[in-house]
Amino acid sequence: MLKTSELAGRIGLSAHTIRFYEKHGLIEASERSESGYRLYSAADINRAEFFKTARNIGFSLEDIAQLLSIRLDRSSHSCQEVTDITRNKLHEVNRKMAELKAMQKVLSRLLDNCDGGLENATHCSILEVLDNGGLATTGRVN
Amino acid sequence: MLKTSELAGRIGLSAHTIRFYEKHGLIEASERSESGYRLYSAADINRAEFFKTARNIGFSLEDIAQLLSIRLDRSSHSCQEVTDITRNKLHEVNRKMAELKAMQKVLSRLLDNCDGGLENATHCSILEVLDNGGLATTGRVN
DNA sequence: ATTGACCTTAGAGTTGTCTCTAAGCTTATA
DNA sequence: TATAAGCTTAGAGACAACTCTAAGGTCAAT
Repeated sequence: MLKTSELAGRIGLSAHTIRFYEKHGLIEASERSESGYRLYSAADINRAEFFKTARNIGFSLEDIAQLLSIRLDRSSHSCQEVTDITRNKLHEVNRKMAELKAMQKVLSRLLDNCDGGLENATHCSILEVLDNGGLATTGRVN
Repeated sequence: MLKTSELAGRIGLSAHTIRFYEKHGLIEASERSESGYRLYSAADINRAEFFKTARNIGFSLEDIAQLLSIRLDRSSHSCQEVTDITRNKLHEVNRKMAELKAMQKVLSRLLDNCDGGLENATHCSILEVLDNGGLATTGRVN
């Protein structure tokens, strides 16, 4: 049986954060000491580690809540439910990647066209682009 | 001279949002009508459009605030200040991209190894990976 | 017995970017 | 003139995922 900050140390979170996750149903202490301290059993620790792994991968707390409830009773959930959550997450990641790639492209283009010297910004090409509504050369930004 | 929602329509934001940006110093109405309505001059509109372009590229409101203040008095700022902001943004984007790429990799790997069928999740390989602390095959997640 | 580290709770604050509400004034149209 | 649409303000609420605070109880060591 671990206490809160022992569990915290073990899985690399602060005690505060553990309690925060508990409030959201993600981590649980199945027992309390007489004085009310949380006590984490081996099963609780496994659950917390499952949580941690999922969080490291990048699942949202809501996703993890679902995964945890499936894990709690695997036989009454389908494998598909798990892949759906995973696939949705992947789509979200892909969407964000596309956004970031577009930003990356524009930003590097802006930097390419600008010397960035110490002279004053009267003729700064980046400001000019921004003033003119975006990059004109190879298609507009947005 | 445009009124708030005219400007809003012109640059594709709601009137609410225009006022929100004003509160943060990003968009300005240099005049008011007798009854207190905001009136946007050509210069205000240019500023708002500059703002919009920068926002579309992905700059944060704080970045844009800096860019706007440089734009306001180009001659007392260096071109380098502008490239610094841009370069920092690019680095941030690159960092996020790397994170997302890692997530993408893990998520697709999880999906590859799981059939996602309608049978129950007792032997779901994704849950197993999560229970075992991550993908073991080609190096751990995180 | 005292110190200091740890535990408890409810709840507020943070960050960034909006989004909306309430309560009231103005303007344009029918 | 009545009505609707649009404007004003200050301030609250939303979202995710923490992060911290206050005010106090507990435990181990000295």
